[in-house]
Amino acid sequence: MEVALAAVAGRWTTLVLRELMHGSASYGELRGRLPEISSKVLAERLQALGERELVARERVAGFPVRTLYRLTPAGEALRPLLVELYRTGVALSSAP
Amino acid sequence: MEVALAAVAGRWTTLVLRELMHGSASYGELRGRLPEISSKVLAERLQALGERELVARERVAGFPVRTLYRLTPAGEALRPLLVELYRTGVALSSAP
DNA sequence: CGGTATCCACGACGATACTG
DNA sequence: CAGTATCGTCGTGGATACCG
Repeated sequence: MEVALAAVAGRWTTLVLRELMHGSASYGELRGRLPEISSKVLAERLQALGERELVARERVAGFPVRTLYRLTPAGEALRPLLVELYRTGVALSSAP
Repeated sequence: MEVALAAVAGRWTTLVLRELMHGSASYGELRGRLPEISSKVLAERLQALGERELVARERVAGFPVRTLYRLTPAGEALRPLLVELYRTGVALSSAP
């Protein structure tokens, strides 16, 4: 449980993962969809997710240069957990 | 998602909940089963879970006095999430 | 565009000691 | 037994500025 919790813990982590569940996205796209996250924290999250091999990076040449982030198969394995987090969050919010 | 994450976040929280999933337990029993947690942190966790109404307290008169903690229905609603956390943790640990 | 580098503030955790 | 009180440390997140 600690392993899974560590994978999704930290502010913004679940939201970043949620965006990537929709498909690959660039750094700038992620910033656009999560306007409140600072560049530092977004970079930290992407790096942490990269080190755990939950997210992969792909540099796209051209001008301007873009960097696409997408989920790895291990990252996809988190989908049911995120769904359950959402489901449980709704249940807790509506019950009280 | 943030709501559900907040409910289970924090060191020891999932382990405390896991113990209570087995059934009600007293403060001392919890300390016995989680020897590394400090009295302060255990008290904090139980108080936080109590405030969210995920756990209920019951004082049992007699000598010595005992205090039983048990999950509320809202706390029981977390069970599938803990199961999913465990399942995902195993998946992440065995994949790499 | 896609990041790093610094610095600061805050809260969580933990050890220890004490109480009703 | 079941906590509360106090204190120190450290990690995290955020603001700001800067770079290839």
